[in-house]
Amino acid sequence: MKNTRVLEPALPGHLDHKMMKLLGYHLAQASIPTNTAFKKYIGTVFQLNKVEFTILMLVASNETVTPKRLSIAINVPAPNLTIILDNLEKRELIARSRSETDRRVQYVNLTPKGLTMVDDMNAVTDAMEQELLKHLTPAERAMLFELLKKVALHRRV
Amino acid sequence: MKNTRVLEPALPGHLDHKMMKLLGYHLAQASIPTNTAFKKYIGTVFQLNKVEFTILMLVASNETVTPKRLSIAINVPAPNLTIILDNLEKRELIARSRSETDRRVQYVNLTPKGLTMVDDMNAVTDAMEQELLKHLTPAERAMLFELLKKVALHRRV
DNA sequence: TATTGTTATACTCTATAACTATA
DNA sequence: TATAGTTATAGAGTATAACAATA
Repeated sequence: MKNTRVLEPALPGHLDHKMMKLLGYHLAQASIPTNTAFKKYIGTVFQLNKVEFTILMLVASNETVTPKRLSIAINVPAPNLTIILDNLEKRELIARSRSETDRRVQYVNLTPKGLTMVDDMNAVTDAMEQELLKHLTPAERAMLFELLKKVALHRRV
Repeated sequence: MKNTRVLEPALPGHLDHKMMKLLGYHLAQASIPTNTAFKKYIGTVFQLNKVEFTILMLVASNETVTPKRLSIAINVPAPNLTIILDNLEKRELIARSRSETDRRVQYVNLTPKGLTMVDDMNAVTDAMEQELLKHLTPAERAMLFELLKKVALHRRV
C-alpha cells in the first residue's frame, strides 16, 4: 500500500506512520509555515520575534498586564521576561510602572510608539492569516481555532 | 462585555481580542501542554529533545531516510542536522551509511538499540496523547489532525 | 555547475539558582 | 514566610557562510 511512501519534496514535511498519531508532531508541522509567514509579515518588518510580538498584542488588548501574568500566559520564565521587557522598554514600545497598592507589582503598558506599531501590525495580520488559511473554509478555520483552544485550555499552568 | 477580561490564573494562557484571531498564537498556546507532556513522557525518560525524537520515529517509519530529506521534512538546517545525527550516532541509536549509487548521499537507519528505544517510546505515546486529548471526542481529534495537516501541507518547502 | 553533507562560528533562546524589595 | 521582579550565568537551540566530495 502506502507502506513505501517516503519523504517527498512534493510533500515536504509529511511522513508516514507513527508520527501521524501525535499531536505534537502536527503542531510542529503546522508551525513551519506559520513561523515562515510570521517572519515575512511581522518579524523582519518590525524587528520582533514571536514572543515580543505576542507581548505587545496582549498588552494592547488587556487592561491590566503584569510581568507575572504574562509569564504564566505565554509560559516564559520570569527572568527571561525581565530581559525581553527591558529591550521593549529600551525601544520605547512599552513602559513599566509600579502599582500604588502593592509596590512589588508592575504594570506594563504601550507607549504611543508601541501603539502605533501594534496598529501597523494589525494592518498586515489579515494578509498573513489569509496566506496561511486560504485552503480552509471559514467553518474549518473556526473549528481549528476552537479545537486548538480546547487543547490549550487544559494545561495546569 | 468581555472587554475587561484580563490574564487570569484560572485560564493561564488565554487572553482576549486580537491574538485570538491568529493561528500562530493558538498553535503556540496548544504547544505549551504538548511540550510539557513530551518532556514528562519522552524527553526526560529517554533523554531526547523533540527533534531527536521525531528523527528516530521518522527513521523507524520510513524506508529511505537521508539527512537531506530529513532536513526538508522537519525544517532543520543541514548543518544542525549533521550535529544531531552525530550525537544520535554516538549514542548508537542510528547508523549512517553511504549510498552505493551516489556517494554523496547518506542513508540513516536505526540500530537495534535505536529500535528498542522506539518500541519503548511507542509504548508510552498513547498515554501521552490521552492526557493531551482527553477533553476531545474521537471525532474532534480526527478533525484537529486533519485541519493541522491541511495547514502544514501548504508550505513551499 | 549543482547537490549532499560537513566544519566553523556566531547568535538567540531557554532554564535555573540566588538575590532584592515588598507584603 | 510568601510573592513579584531582577541579576547572573550556563546550556541548548538556531542560522549562515565557506568548504570538500561527488555528480
